[in-house]
Amino acid sequence: MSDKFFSDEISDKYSLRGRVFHKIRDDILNGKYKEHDELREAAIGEELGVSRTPVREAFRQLELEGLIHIVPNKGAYVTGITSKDVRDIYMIRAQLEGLCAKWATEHISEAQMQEMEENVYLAEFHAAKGHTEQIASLDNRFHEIMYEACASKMLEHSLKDFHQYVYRIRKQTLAQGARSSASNDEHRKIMEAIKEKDGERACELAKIHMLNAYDNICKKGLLD
Amino acid sequence: MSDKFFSDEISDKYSLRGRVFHKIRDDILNGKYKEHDELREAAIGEELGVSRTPVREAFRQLELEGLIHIVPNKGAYVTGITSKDVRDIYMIRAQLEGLCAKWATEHISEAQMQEMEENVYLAEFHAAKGHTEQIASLDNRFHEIMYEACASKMLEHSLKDFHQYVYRIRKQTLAQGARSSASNDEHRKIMEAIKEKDGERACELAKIHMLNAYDNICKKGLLD
DNA sequence: AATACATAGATTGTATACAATGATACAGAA
DNA sequence: TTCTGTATCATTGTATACAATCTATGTATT
Repeated sequence: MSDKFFSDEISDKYSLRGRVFHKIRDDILNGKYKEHDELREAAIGEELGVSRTPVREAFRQLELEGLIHIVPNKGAYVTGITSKDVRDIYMIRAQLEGLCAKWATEHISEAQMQEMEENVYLAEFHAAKGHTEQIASLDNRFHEIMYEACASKMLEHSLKDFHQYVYRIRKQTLAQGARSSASNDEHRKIMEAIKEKDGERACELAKIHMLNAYDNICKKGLLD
Repeated sequence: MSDKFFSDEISDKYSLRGRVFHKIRDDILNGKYKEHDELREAAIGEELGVSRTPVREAFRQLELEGLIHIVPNKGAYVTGITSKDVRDIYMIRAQLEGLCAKWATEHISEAQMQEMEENVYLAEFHAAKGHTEQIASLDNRFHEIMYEACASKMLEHSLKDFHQYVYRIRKQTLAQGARSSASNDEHRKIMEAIKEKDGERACELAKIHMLNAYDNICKKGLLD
């Protein structure tokens, strides 16, 4: 079975092109390549020990993911995310995470429910200790569990795209620490609503969670 | 200005790779290549008079768009859209088109508003005459105008993706004719709400419009 | 000095050649 | 017969070669 619809889920992470693709993506998300940087095929190919061909193919995919944009016959440039983009993404996510939470309520498996509970529990522990690294990782994972639990390849794919898109920003936010406990409280409430099979409440809570997250980013002045 | 974020808007429709990409995409959307068909690089390259290189690059993009999926070392296959996918897409679109209508209310330009009014007016004319071809085209365009009017590259990109994704189905639906006048009435109401700057109402109406469109597809038994 | 043009270098775009992988068919053994 | 291994072929994956395009520099002309 396992209809593999989307490339980043085909997990060809071990083919050459796949590795190149993921490497460049990580380098962009982690800030090695910054906004408006120009990426040269030959240079990157040399760095990774491959020819231009797989690099070019990776570029095409990165472009569709919105991480770079290519000007024909000229070059590939790291895409800038404006503060308006971030705002738009959070508003879009507010809608979609709501839908996702609702569907997750209907389709979540035992194992997923359990992982979600563990996640919330563990996050509280690390929040108390101030372990920012683990908090960030658990926060990410919480949302991914929900994406997977909604049992919709289409929605999962969209949300993962947006989620990743604001990765850079989110990393900074969570490093700030202050919000992490508030955020985790919201996770807990969403989790409980899902567990009690109250789809409408889960939907509402997930929406609010996104709006709060965005407010937090604005307050911290993390956008330009 | 004109930050060109997404490849399909870079309109490199005139480069070789761009032409190949759009050609294959159209062939899939118009049904020349059907679900589960295998696409061979060499064959398509020969058909279009180009080498495998641009074909391969086009494949990578089509994969991320979700129109084909690639099994490493094996081949490229036209993606199947299940009836559940269609349902999911319409539910997602219901959320996003609502948001879009709301934002369009805030940002629509004079020219866009005028084109939208013309669109509704013309569609009524063609609906009366039973011109299915023009109706389909105007229906498409109505939504695109709204996507452009919302002034959000992120949302526009997402919605265009989904919109295109159900193109095959929509074509059949509209060919049925019956719903076209009901659908256009809904367009008119959305248009009026936008014109009167009533964002909330536009949002609500756009959502309902999607749900009705989906109901219609189900009733007609167009899904498997 | 300022502008237009020409030329050289760098970079991307495309085609081709070769390597690696997977599918198929057939032969032989259990 | 059925299973297994091998050889062959078709197809994809990657590297390289060549063509086209853009950028920059320098020169000539006004």
